[in-house]
Amino acid sequence: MKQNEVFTEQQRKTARYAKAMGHPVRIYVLELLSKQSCCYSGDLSEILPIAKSTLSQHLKELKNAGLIQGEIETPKIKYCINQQNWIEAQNLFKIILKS
Amino acid sequence: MKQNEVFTEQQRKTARYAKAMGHPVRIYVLELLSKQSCCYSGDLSEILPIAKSTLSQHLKELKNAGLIQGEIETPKIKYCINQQNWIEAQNLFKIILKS
DNA sequence: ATCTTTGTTCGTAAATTTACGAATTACGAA
DNA sequence: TTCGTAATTCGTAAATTTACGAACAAAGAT
Repeated sequence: MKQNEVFTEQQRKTARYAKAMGHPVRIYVLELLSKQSCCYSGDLSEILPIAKSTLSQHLKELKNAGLIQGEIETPKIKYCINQQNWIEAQNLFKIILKS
Repeated sequence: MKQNEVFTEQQRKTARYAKAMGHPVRIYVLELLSKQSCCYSGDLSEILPIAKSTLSQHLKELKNAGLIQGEIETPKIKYCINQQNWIEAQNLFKIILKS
């Protein structure tokens, strides 16, 4: 599929963000992080009924999509929203969902 | 995973809509349908470089997620946005993306 | 130097997604 | 009835996602 010739960069980005948001665990994390500034993986691990490794995978996905970022704060890792991309996602979704 | 006890209905719905939007083809369709009122599968088939059957699958997913609906207009099928759910998706995304 | 805490990576299995072409359905037209 | 059009469903293959526990890595504490 020759995506490049058919889909705009905007459409591909929107799909990418949407995909990253396409799981309850990841929505939960994003919602939490958008309310409070930051959190630790351990905090989430206590709340969410999934294995630590699974949570790590979800966080990795959010990181890869650019929606969150992790900062080492030994011995923990502090996760925050990636503000720049979060705003981009906001705008992209506004465009799609406007009408 | 005991989802029911941890995730709100809102979070699960948001994830469901996001997942449905998590592919460029489906974003393309949604964008088109939110601009113009409706379209036919055939129209999309001419534009998008994917097999008809694949397109059908994507449309089915959007239908299952409740974001679009199909209306028979023999011999074609007219697809439109499902306004009610589209608005719900708008609101859910606003909530998530607000901060 | 060893232990403990925190989180990631590895290995793996099951389920889902994406994609295609072929076969099928539905239905009006010839 | 047979043909043509429009779109879906079927069968299948390859890739990705989700999930788990075990093993591993990093770094401060004992």
